[in-house]
Amino acid sequence: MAEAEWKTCREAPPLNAFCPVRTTLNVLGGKWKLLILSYLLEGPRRYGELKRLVPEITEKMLIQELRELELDAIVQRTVYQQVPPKVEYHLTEHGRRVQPLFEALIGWGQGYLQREQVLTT
Amino acid sequence: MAEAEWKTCREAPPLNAFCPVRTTLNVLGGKWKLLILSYLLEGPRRYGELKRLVPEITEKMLIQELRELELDAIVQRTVYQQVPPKVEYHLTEHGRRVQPLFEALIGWGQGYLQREQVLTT
DNA sequence: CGGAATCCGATTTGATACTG
DNA sequence: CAGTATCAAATCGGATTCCG
Repeated sequence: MAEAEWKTCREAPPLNAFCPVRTTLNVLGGKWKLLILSYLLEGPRRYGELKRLVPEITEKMLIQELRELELDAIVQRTVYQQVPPKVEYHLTEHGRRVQPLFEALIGWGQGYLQREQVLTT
Repeated sequence: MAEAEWKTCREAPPLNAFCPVRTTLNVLGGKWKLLILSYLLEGPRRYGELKRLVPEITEKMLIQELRELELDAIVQRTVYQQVPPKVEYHLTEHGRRVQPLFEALIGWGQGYLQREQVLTT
């Protein structure tokens, strides 16, 4: 597919194999993935740290989302062979590239929150 | 809560009422919401148009997600009293403000797709 | 045309207990 | 500490039927 095509591809499936919007949503759209990534952007985190930082998510979902992010080459898992065990998750290059997306996301949330303040006051 | 606090709030619940990341994910994080919004950003769409543009989603989920976006003041529903009926969905001001978020989202997807090309070639 | 209502099976998510 | 295993609950999808 030529570059000009997938750059603007908005077709419905199955013609959307290279639609950037659907691609991003497929990779980052998991229920907890962006929230997990928001913490990994601040630096590498251990499994227990993430569990504490995102208490809404269960252990099962946390490990499941981390595994999927690993398969999609967004995060990398590092095991330190020691007792007690230590495992760290850190972003790959593609993971770090979500930074601008997050800045836009945070900007939108701030604007929305300010409206909420006005409405509920 | 002072502005400086919620701007950077990364606390775990229940201290995160004003976390911009969690706010955005709560409002826009529905399974199909961002995909629906990506089409509404191009202009108002009728119910049937959205159904055709996003064939992955069932009628039930489409109407459900649209209702939630309406409750969160992201989209507005306009009924034209005529036969046959015509209903249009268009973005509110807060809905239109997701544009920068989408540009970042599309940019990330393009970068990720290029890597995929390299890997699968 | 643009929905609403219902039933039902499949998938996803969650709670709890347990392990190397 | 960093997960697994198991079972229950919630959500989602698909089909069908009906309505203004």
